[in-house]
Amino acid sequence: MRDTRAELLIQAETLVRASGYAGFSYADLAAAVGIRKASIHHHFPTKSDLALALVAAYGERYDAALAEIVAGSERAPERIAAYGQLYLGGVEQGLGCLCAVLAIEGEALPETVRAAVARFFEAHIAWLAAVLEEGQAAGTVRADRDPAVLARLVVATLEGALLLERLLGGPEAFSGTLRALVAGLEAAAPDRA
Amino acid sequence: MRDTRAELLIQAETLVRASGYAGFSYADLAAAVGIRKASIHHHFPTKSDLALALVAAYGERYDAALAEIVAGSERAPERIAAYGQLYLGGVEQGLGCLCAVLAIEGEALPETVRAAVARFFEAHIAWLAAVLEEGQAAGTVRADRDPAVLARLVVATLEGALLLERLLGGPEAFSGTLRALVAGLEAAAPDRA
DNA sequence: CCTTGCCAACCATTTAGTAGGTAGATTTTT
DNA sequence: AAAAATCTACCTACTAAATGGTTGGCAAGG
Repeated sequence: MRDTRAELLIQAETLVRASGYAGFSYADLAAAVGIRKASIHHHFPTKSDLALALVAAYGERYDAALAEIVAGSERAPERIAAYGQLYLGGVEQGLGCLCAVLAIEGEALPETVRAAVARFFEAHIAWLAAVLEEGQAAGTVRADRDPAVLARLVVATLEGALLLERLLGGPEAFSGTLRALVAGLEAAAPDRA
Repeated sequence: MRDTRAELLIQAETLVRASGYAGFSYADLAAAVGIRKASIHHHFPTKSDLALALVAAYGERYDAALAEIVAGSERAPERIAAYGQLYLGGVEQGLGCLCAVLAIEGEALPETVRAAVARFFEAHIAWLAAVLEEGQAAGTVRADRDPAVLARLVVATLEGALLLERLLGGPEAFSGTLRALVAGLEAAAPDRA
């Protein structure tokens, strides 16, 4: 029933993550899905409707992944590492983070979309801050920094690493950055080479 | 003499950094500079010519800034902090890094532009790796990590923080991330709250 | 029978880019 | 030094293609 709509979301997400919001057109999307341009408007009247639905779906997928991480690991550093792994797929497929792509288009974006993107990042920061705070209490995360600051550092590093290594170094370089990031967060990091 | 051309570069850079490469048009640029659309083609025949010139000018400005940092500070952590400060202007003005904006548009970009952007990042990574290696030798930077990996971590974190805090937390949040980043690079970080 | 999903055909606007020309400076030739 | 040729920077006016979006209709299915 919702088959076409779902397919539209999938293909549109790929297009946006590959070329940006302004960089893809309804014509491109129609071609990708094998449907006529006018039919897209039936499902998503305007382009910002589509963008909004895209961010919502993306956010939900991440929410599910975060819940799985909490269920699947105990120690905070492990959880952060698992969180970082979520970005890896993008590097492998040569696709940016949907919300990073949208965020960077800033000015040109409908206000509602910008707000949704902001909420996406805020949710991640809040989740990470909670994980890190727990880790500090358990003694697995260095306790000399505000967990909220560390949470922002984590999101920034991973978003930046995706941006960078998608273009430059590929999955291996990304994984190297992720390892260094997690190592820097752990309590009592070894100091000798 | 080169006044118009320079003005075109300035305004075009602002437009791209605010809205992306696909997100601005020659019409926008013409309006910003106060010239007719056709006259832009006189200076930059195609849009990718313009993009290429943009990246070149941006890269040169950064090169100059990097040289100044080397001249103006001795210790590696200070140099990294000064490097991070270069990104701050973008957060304050609500503009992304030119090369991050271009990098994210990936697929949709002319190949020549993509290559120039890649070179931009590679140059920064190389510069940072050299600074960090020197710092390790001098004992100011933690020596348990490959300087090349740390260099990538630095660029990723700063690009990501610019992306994020331009949208979310503003200059203060960016500075917080920068402080945490530099602190994590320093040798013998204090472990107690 | 009327909603859902899709379509062809259309629309106004915008896109990057072109054609051709003009006014003023600079250079080259006489 | 005067005249001729060339160059620079800009213009108006245009084009073909693409943009997001609309209209009205048609077929299938509850």
